[in-house]
Amino acid sequence: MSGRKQFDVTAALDQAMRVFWHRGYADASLDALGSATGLGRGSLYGTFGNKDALFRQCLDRYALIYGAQYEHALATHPGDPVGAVRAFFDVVLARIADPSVPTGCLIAQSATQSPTLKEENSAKVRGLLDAQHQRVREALADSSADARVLDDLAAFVVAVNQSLAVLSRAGASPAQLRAVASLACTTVADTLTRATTEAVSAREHRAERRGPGA
Amino acid sequence: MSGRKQFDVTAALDQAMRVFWHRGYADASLDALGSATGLGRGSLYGTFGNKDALFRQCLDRYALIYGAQYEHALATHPGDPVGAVRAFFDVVLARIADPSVPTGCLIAQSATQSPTLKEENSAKVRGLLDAQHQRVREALADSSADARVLDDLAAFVVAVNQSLAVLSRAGASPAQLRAVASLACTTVADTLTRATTEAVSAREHRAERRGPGA
DNA sequence: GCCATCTTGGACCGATCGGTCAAAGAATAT
DNA sequence: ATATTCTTTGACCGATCGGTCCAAGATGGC
Repeated sequence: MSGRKQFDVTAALDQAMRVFWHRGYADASLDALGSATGLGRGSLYGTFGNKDALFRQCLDRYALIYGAQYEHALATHPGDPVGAVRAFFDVVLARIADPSVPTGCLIAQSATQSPTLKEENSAKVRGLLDAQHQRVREALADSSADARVLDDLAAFVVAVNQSLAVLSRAGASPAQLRAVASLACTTVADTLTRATTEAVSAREHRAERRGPGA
Repeated sequence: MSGRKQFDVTAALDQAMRVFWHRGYADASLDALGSATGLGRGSLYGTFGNKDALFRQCLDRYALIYGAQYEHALATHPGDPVGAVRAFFDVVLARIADPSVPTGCLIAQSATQSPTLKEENSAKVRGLLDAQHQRVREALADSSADARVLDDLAAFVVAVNQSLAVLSRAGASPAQLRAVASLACTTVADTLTRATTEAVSAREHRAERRGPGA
């Protein structure tokens, strides 16, 4: 009984996203997706396509929502990479503590199952992780450290973020997760200051060899 | 046609373990487990019980094999916590680079799916993560830092270990994983020296207040 | 008012899921 | 030699999987 759509597409997408998020791709049955969204198979297929297409759209929506949150957190501390990273971790810690949403992270969930996903889907997961890396990398961009060091640091931050998702799924306490994130922040701070002083001393070393006052 | 078992039980368990490891609990069908082990359903059920019981025995076997490797790596650097942690990460990096075994980590895989597992199984996953934490914690035990700091550091090392598993599943390069592990090692080193000097200065401070030569 | 278009819910499909069972054969005990 | 116990194979079970299809109903264009 219809003619025009009877439901909010993005709201349905949000619900489907949570199902994939909570159960993983394999365990997310069409029945579960249907009852979570309140939609029958006809509406589901007519709107989103098949299960894979729906999954991909859920990944996109997830990246849209939480990517924006990450981006905002990183941007609120211009010129302060450590503060930016701390705010970054605060986003994921807050989400994990939020009972209205599944624990963990849809990207981590999907990355873990990546080898069993269709290539198209695992490629998208890879792309989202790359985007995450890029985000963090840019927040570290104005540091005076080597590009290599900043790349590694960004990868490290992304990795710890994933680890928080995994451990929270296993029931780790918020205090434990906070401790892990906090240590990761000190890693960023120490590595950055170390790389900076090294760069400075190297500059000074070159200046000395060229002679003072140049 | 039999009377006595026609196969090596632990060899079959190894194969089943790899199936759970590669596909995850939900995606590991009895057909896949059967063809991987070369066993029919009768042998599978007669030897291991149902899918859950087999899964639990695979978790145990995984913990036995790689727990021993972790333990050995940590033990080869007595009195050198940082070296121990570096050896610890070398174990997981070597395993990830080993093509004869699935990428990632069965514990990380299972932890991610923990909320959808039967309580008995997710409890075992939690226990194995605790055991891992305990292992690392003991390798850090003889440091002069606060127990709280060492607890947090151990949790941090376990977390980074999990993150390596997740990222490797998503296709991260060995170089990237090595960089992440390396940064985590510096965190352990820095945190340990910082905590030690702090403890020393606090001791000295107390000594000063009591007066010199006490 | 009528027709074309679209949406919806549910019946239905073959395939696969985890699990059970019985027939048949091989080893052991007596 | 016979009986008992055990293992293995493969057929089989009901349930559920992802996916398709269609009748019924609602909408918008004309």
